[in-house]
Amino acid sequence: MVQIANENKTAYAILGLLNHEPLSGYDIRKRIDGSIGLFWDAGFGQIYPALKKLADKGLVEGKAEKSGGRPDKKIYRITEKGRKELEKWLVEPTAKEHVRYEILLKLFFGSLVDTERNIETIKEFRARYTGLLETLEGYERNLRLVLPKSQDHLYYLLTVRFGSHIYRAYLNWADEALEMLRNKATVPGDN
Amino acid sequence: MVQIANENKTAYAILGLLNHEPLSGYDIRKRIDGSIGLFWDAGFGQIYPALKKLADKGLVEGKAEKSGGRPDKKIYRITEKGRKELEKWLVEPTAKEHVRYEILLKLFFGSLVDTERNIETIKEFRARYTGLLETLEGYERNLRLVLPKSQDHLYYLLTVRFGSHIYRAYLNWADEALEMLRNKATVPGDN
DNA sequence: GCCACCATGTAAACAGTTACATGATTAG
DNA sequence: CTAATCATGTAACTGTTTACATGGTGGC
Repeated sequence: MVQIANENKTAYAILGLLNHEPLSGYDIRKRIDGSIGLFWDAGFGQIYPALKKLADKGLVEGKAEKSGGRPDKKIYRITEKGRKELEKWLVEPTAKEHVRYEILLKLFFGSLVDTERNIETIKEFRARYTGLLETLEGYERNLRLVLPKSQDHLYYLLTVRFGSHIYRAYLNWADEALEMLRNKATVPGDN
Repeated sequence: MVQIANENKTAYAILGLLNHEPLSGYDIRKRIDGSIGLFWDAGFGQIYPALKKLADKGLVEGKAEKSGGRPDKKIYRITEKGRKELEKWLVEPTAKEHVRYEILLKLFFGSLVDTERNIETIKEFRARYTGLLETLEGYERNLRLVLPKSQDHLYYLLTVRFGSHIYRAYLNWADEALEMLRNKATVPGDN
């Protein structure tokens, strides 16, 4: 056996962002927040060590940049070797989806708590995604405005549309679930 | 500061399953596969150590059971203390959803590869969830049959309905995405 | 004066996956 | 005879989160 390849997907996410433009670790966090964070989040505790490793492997290069007043930035740019590595990963087979919904875990055991409590839990979920969907739709409107001028954003739009579909499904499920629980609550002789 | 509570959610998942019926580690894996695995998966490497820890804390009790021929089973049952702990967790605030979609990560950087390759990736995704949705709908039909007799399964149904909504959203997104990429591919002067 | 934001990083703890070890039974 | 399933567990590794450490700038 040669080596069980170090398949750090978050490192590829960073590599992909750097392929578009040079960024500091701090900038990367902000970019993630406004784009891939929807389906692939990462904190500073992952980003800084990942950048260091990528630099060690020669996939990115970091340059310290003095900026009067503000703390110095370390701007990273992708290397030719990094681009090759990124392209190699992009055509490799894709891992299955990983999801973790604590709300469903609690709801699955919902018979142990008050129906009212479960209804509240779903209402909160519903409220949160109502707001998130609005934010997403703002992104989408902006993207559609620039799309005819540059098709660069087509793949970004694809992922935003994914979010839109999913969030709507969340809201539809929540409405349905609330109705099911309310009907249950009104059945006489029921706890 | 007293102690940053050990909030192992997977342990609560196990506790919840044991609250319904005594199970061995192996049985737990199977139960997860057919119920909460949809939104909270766990392998043997998590289950066995978790059971040990739960037993150390007195939240579950394990009893070895001889079974002629087959390997001995260790059946765990929840204790009163465990039930209390489970109920405590159920009313605590719920953590946000965690998702990881490698397919979207790759698609986000999709301009770096052939449009055809991206179309293939989405088609595979689509095919997988077409099958998974059918399986889920089988579960749902069975659940609806027993529901009028016992409302026990209402919360199970709630989580299955969640899966149904989400998987349908996946398929709708996939169809839309495929159309977007095919339209793009036919635009002249486009790569 | 205080809080938010800019900016980088390390260390410890926790969570999760994969591989290994062992071995019997049953269905094809 | 071979593969799948039954059954439990450990060890090593990878990935992620959270806390800590440090310190300047700008707005209210």
